[in-house]
Amino acid sequence: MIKETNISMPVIRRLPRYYRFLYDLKENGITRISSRELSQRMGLTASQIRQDLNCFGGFGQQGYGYMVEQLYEEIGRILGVDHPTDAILLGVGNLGKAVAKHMRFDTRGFRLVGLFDDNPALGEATLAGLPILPTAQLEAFCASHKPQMAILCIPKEAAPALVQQLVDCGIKGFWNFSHYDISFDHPDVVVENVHMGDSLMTLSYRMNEDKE
Amino acid sequence: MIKETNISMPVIRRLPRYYRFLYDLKENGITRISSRELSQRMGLTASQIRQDLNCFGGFGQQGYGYMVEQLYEEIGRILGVDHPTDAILLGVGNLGKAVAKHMRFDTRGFRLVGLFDDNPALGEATLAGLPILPTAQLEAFCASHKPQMAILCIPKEAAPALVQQLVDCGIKGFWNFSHYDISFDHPDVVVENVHMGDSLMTLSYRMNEDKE
DNA sequence: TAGATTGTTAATCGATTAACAATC
DNA sequence: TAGATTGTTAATCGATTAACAATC
Repeated sequence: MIKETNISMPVIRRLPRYYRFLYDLKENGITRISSRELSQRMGLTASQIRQDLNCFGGFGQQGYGYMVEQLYEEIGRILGVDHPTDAILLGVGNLGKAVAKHMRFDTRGFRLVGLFDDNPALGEATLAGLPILPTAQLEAFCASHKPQMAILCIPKEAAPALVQQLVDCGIKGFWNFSHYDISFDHPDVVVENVHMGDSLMTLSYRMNEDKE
Repeated sequence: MIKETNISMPVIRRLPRYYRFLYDLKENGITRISSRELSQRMGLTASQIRQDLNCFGGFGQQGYGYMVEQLYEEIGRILGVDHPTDAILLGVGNLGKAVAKHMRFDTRGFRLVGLFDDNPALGEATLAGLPILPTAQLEAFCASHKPQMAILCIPKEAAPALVQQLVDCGIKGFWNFSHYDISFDHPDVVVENVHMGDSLMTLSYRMNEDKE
């Protein structure tokens, strides 16, 4: 519905945070908010908030501010929450299990429709209401269910070959927790590399910054 | 050992990625590399790599390039890998379990020394070689072991109070997986908010970008 | 030495902040 | 209407890229 396609990554990365803060405001019964008030709560400048929102449209009202509920809905729409994409998860180890069980996909624009692992922990045949299938069935599953997104909770070594296979099966987006950097040049394949280890190391750096 | 304290976040966030790529080069028996060659592998510009590295010192050699092993060691030192910080983990659910078991803390500047959870899954008294303690013992544990970093794998609601308690116990850094934004103004408390949900939503945005 | 590639300064680009006219 | 706050343009700031002299 919105045609803007030149939105910069810094703006995109701030959207989910706006979404969270607006949800909290809504939950606390706050119905309207100014960019100034929101900026104080979020630790941003009011200017930045207005700039960010105006990338997508004029959601506010001069002299008044923004309607919390309406802005929340708008950002949800911008993020595609109302437009869920089917996703499969590969690698049902501890991390895969945590993601499958606790990530609220439905509130974030996705629907988890399949789980794959060749060696699931003994006695675990299903998870989050879904059967855990062997990767031998991956191709057939993709052919019939046509999921568009794949979550990789697999070891680094398995990643490159699997990514190629998944792209061939029609996967258009990767949420990648494997220690491997997906850098796929295909124009309509989107990758979000998570790299928890990198995050941990930046914390290490910053905790040691002054000392040395 | 390096006194630089005005390194910008973009640079800091690239360091672990350099570290990973250098590790792989090392593993593949490559002993020297030019900024140009590395830039092609990483999808950066050679200029940026040289700028980044020169924030910390002249690790290269004109006309020759960089010694892989030496540069790897240097970046490890910069990131504090050789200078481990004791860490405790709170919340041993699926995510906490995944982090405790699979995050290689020793290679990333930390040492996991304590686990806390008031309701661990039945029959699980230890994990990663550590006992799971009730939070009632948190204060005593911190007093005797003096951990400096805390990993939060707890529900959003529990976070604010726990953060305050932990800061009072001497915690100087947080690796926060809870759905709550820690924004602590204390000058010597460092926070790394992970927010996997935000990451997922940016993927949703980008997968829907062209369609709408 | 000649060739290559760094370290570093200067130029460009993009993102954030400030300012203010439009308007509710 | 007057006061407030947006939408938007202009100014500033910071990060990336380009260029090149230094030097191995």
